[in-house]
Amino acid sequence: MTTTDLLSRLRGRDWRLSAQRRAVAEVLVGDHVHLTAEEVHELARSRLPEISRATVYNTLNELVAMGELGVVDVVDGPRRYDPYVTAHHDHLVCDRCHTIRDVPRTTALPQVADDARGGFLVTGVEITYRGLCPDCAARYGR
Amino acid sequence: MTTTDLLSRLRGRDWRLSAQRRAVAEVLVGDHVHLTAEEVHELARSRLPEISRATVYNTLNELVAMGELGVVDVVDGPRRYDPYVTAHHDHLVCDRCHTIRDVPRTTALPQVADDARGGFLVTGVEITYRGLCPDCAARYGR
DNA sequence: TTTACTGCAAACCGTTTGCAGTTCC
DNA sequence: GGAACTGCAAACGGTTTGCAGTAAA
Repeated sequence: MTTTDLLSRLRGRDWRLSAQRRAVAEVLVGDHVHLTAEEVHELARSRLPEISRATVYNTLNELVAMGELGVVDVVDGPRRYDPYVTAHHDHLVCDRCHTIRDVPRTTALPQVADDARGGFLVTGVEITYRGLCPDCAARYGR
Repeated sequence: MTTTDLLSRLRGRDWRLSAQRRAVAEVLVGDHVHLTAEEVHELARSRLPEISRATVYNTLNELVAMGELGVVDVVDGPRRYDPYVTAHHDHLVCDRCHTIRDVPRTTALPQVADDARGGFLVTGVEITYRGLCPDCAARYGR
């Protein structure tokens, strides 16, 4: 996702583009991934010192509602945001240090058994792989 | 999971078995699934009126740490607990009303691509299917 | 008898909200 | 000019914690 991509998509949605919202959007396009709201706030403040926490939360919530930003709720602690919504990918989570790594989806798409679906309309699948990151595996795993 | 199963497993771990812990364990074995801590507290109170919220939280956290209870963090709002840890199953989540339904895992086990694993030790996989439950699909879906 | 567990209440943390003032279009 | 956005600060909801008292082994 590039800034241009995101900002032009947002303009196309007639979203009022303020300095604050631009700052948040710009933070999201770096190589930062899986930031917390607090981290987004801090980074946005380095561009626009007076931006408030409430505005950051408002903006993040709007981006999520628009489908321009994903939420990752796989670990304890504050919610994390995933700007990489354009390509399908899954998450690899370290159960010890809570690191999250994106992985491309190459596996066959899992399916719900017909007889278990029971009228549910399935529109998406999330896959979370759990385990230990290299560092934690070296220290504690086998 | 039957009461006997759970309680005997807990006794085997030399876990001090108090009336409060027994009440929580008994709540978890009903046909209730995906309860919140608050719901567990309420149900436990009908068995043991003086049980406190703190004790419920303590007990739930201990059971999770022991691996006797799962956490389901797929929706907003309070954390939900999943007592059905003995059999592998996945979750079907309604994005509108946040209903969660268990589904048996019949699909082929997803795999992380070798070249994306990068030293990560993968010990488990969670699959969350998202969509609309029958009621919400009838009302809002197509 | 000793150690671990319980209840209470206050603290905590991440997030949301009400409102007066400001800014974008 | 008017609707929409912002900042502040207080409120909120879920969860955790400190501590004095109680109960299991």
